[in-house]
Amino acid sequence: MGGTKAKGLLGGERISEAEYAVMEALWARAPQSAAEVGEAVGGQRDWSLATVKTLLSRLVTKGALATEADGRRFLYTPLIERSDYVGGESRRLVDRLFGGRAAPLFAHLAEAEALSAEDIAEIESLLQELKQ
Amino acid sequence: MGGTKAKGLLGGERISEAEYAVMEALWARAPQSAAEVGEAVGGQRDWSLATVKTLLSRLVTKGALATEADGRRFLYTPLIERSDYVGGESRRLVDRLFGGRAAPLFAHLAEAEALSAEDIAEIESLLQELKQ
DNA sequence: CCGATACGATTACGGTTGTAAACTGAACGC
DNA sequence: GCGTTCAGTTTACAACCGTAATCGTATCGG
Repeated sequence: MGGTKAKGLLGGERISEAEYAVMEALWARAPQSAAEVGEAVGGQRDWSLATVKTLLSRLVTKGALATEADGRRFLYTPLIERSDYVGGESRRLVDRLFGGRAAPLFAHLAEAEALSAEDIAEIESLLQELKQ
Repeated sequence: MGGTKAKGLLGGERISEAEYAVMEALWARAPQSAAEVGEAVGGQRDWSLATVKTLLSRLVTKGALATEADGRRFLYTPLIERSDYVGGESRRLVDRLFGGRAAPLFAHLAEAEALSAEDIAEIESLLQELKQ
């Protein structure tokens, strides 16, 4: 296989949407304690701390987070990179809905006016790079 | 009320992945009977006809399919457009993972080498159109 | 007419998800 | 020392999902 260092997520384990919110907090800053994560996601979702703890545990079980003891509590750190997760999800969507090709997705976004002028400029310069 | 023509999917109902496979069959050709849909998806998934029927029923309940009696059986027709579904899912992904901006998604796909030369050419020409 | 079929509807059942309360053990204050 | 507090662990529980078997009934072949 690739040999390039295994990256978390044992088996076909997937990260659910609620779990993803927790990962976001930890990708933004790590390590963090459960309470800190609760603080961090508090703005977006209205969860009790118990809920956050459940999600953290599940993520540890899934191999998405590592724990490091800090006195009587744990500090959590992501074991998978945000870019890996994001890349995987993107690929899944492209595969499922667009036959694996990115162009139709792009066309869709364009058609739905989901592209700002800024996006267009940015993509254009990316294209330039790719062509070299 | 809105008046702007409701388009299927009552409430926040979402189409699951298995259900989506059924929708695909019906987007490809409609209307179709349960048996026909079973035939159609048979290639991809190894489902029993019972499973297909369950999925069809759930989709009807969710307001994603309409039924039309044909003798003693039903013919199913999509109530939501594929492009609406696809657009919605794409938007959800872009919102969730890329802060609503398409450029980072594009950058990701590019970086992950998910773009073929063909894709690039296609996107380039789309960009040209957009710019005028 | 009557049994074999073909359909949709009902029921099933284990797994995951969202959401959280209850439990348990360690540490800290007094 | 001893109760309070705080942290993680266990248990809960309904909804949704994947996957299907079973049930009830209308129809078709003979």
